[in-house]
Amino acid sequence: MELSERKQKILGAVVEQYIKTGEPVGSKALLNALDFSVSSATVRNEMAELVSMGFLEQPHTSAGRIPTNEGYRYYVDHLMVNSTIDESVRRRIEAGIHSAGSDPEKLIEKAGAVLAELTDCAAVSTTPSGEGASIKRIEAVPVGTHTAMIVLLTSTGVLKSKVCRSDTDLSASVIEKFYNVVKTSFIGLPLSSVDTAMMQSLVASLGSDVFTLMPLVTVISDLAQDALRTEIVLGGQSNLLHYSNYYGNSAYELLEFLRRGEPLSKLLSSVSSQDGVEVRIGSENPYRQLMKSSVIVSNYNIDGSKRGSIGIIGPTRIDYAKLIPSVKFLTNLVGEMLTKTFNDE
Amino acid sequence: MELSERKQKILGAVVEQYIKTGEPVGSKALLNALDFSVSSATVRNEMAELVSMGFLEQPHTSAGRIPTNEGYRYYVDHLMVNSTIDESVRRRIEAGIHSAGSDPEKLIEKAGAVLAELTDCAAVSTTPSGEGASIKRIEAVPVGTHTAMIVLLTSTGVLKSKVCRSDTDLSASVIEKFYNVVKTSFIGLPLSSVDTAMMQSLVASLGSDVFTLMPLVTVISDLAQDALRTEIVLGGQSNLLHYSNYYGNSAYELLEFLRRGEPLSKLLSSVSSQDGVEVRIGSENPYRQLMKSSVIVSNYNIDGSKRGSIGIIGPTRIDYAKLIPSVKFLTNLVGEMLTKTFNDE
DNA sequence: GTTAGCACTCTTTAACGGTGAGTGCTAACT
DNA sequence: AGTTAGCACTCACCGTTAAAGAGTGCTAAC
Repeated sequence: MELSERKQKILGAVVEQYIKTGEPVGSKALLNALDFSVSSATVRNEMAELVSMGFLEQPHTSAGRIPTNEGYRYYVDHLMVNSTIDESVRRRIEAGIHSAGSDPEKLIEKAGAVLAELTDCAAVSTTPSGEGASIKRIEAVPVGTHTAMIVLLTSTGVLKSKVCRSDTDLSASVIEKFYNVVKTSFIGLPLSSVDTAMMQSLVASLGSDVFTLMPLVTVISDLAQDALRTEIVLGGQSNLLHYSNYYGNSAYELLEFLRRGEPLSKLLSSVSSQDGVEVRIGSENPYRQLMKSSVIVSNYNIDGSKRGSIGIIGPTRIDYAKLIPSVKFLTNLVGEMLTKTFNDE
Repeated sequence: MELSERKQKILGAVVEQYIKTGEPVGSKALLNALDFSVSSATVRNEMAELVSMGFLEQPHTSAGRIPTNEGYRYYVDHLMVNSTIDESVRRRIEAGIHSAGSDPEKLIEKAGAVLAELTDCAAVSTTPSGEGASIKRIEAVPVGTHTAMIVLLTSTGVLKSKVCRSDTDLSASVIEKFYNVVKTSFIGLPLSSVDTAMMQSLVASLGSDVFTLMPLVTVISDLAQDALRTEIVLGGQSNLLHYSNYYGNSAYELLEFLRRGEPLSKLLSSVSSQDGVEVRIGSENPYRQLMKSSVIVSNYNIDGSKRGSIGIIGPTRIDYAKLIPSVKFLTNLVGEMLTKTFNDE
């Protein structure tokens, strides 16, 4: 859809004005914001056309215009100029990220918290996917005579642990056998190959030790699955209450939707693996609960390949021009940090 | 303050009615709920006295009555009969708790989630305090040439870990020295004695190894502090939005208050160490944000001594008679589960 | 001490009219 | 053909008013 230059300027001004004030914007109010001078009648004519093209709408006959989802979309794709990231914002992000320490999951959580606070939106992130990671180390830490804690460390620096209970005494000789099995069958193995087929062939090879070792080995499989799974981390949900006059009483539904997490997970994983930031506006999101919300999300890469995403969720009248660069900056930084941890041997 | 039997019945009926409907209750509506028959005028007279005594109040002159905080207090202390816990409720709690596995922190989180869902309130819990726990085991898991993951296991089954970075090579001999120090100075030590004084005297005794071992040993101290600290776990905050016509737009403030956590921590730790359930109604809580909320909280014991608390937060017109037994039942069950994990060696 | 009766208070709801912002349209202008 | 001034029109918003209804406090009789 082609738009004349003047229509573009008008659409852009309406979007920006509406983002700023939250009020429908009328033809007169626009005149100030425009850098060329025409009469309000001209603007009205143009706006009427923008309405019939589907970029603007009127809440009711005699009100100003507000952007439709398509209006925002056009704005984001063609009109918006990304504002450069504020020095103070940059510092806050950096300070927040660096204070998180080196645990990848903690880092992601912290990143979300910073982003939420900064943008006054809810933040969603996924922990680094274990895809492509392999098992680096497994330890069995005896806790009692019948219990041991199995600790699994992946090549990506993620640590998972679980207590395991056995019917037989976990004597030193059992532990030794366990370590043998671990050394020959697990160390160095990609997480994704610890599947049922692999486990079954392992059982076959264990011989008579199967009964004593099985509980321990099963836990390894659990942990591998666990490390493979990416988790959804939420932050700043209550920020959305700031827009409660926008969300009305559907705020609860939205928060519940976020809390449930599974649909969100799909949403995030469908983000294209491209480098840029992805913006989903209102009904572009395939979930009823997000109809009035926009999602700004970006992937973070570790060693150059996509490993997870971080994004924010807010009302559709979010400040795209300001927030997109923030999300971008943050994900880049997180990627750098994680890459550093990875390669830091 | 003494109340005639009739006043008690009337107060009780008002509280229960108001809890059920959320509407101010008038004299006529009460007649049905009372098991003796008098006229509405008599009830009115009694209610007027209850107002002047401070147990009831009127939102405005010609409305029904609603209980004051003191009214709820009298109800909880003298009038309420705890309803027996529902069979289906019991099953849901048990199912939820048992599905949590044996990690104490996970268990607490799950318990909170179940309670929140069941009561339609927000849940707050504290993880088991490390007070009185000692260091059971410490492992150093090399991750790279300059990094190792230190894992600390307490006598209470809590596992904490942290990655530690050293300037010098973490060769096998360094690790061996580390284990020696651990064995002689840390294993069996109560968490609370790993303080700065202890660390200083340790540094003195390390001699020339101090530079290689110090980073590792410092992490142990961090982990001990970490294990000692109790954490606040929240759940079901968004449930509070169900009462948004009750909370109005102070809902955000309330949620933020919960999210911050520190004040909550004080609140919970001030729960008497007695066995029962503690109820704090409205302004009995020393925080402005909780003025319109009630807290029902109970401690859980491990091996007979108080280790943490679990509770719920909701509007003051919460169903005390039904929820108090639920909280009680849940905390007892959690205590049992944790005690079992503890003693299960 | 209890109750019937009644006037009174105060909220809620709907209806009403005025105001103002903003529009769409038409006719004149460049 | 595009632009603009002018104007009638629409509709949310606001304050007022009126009626309805719920519930009360009080008084006087039981």
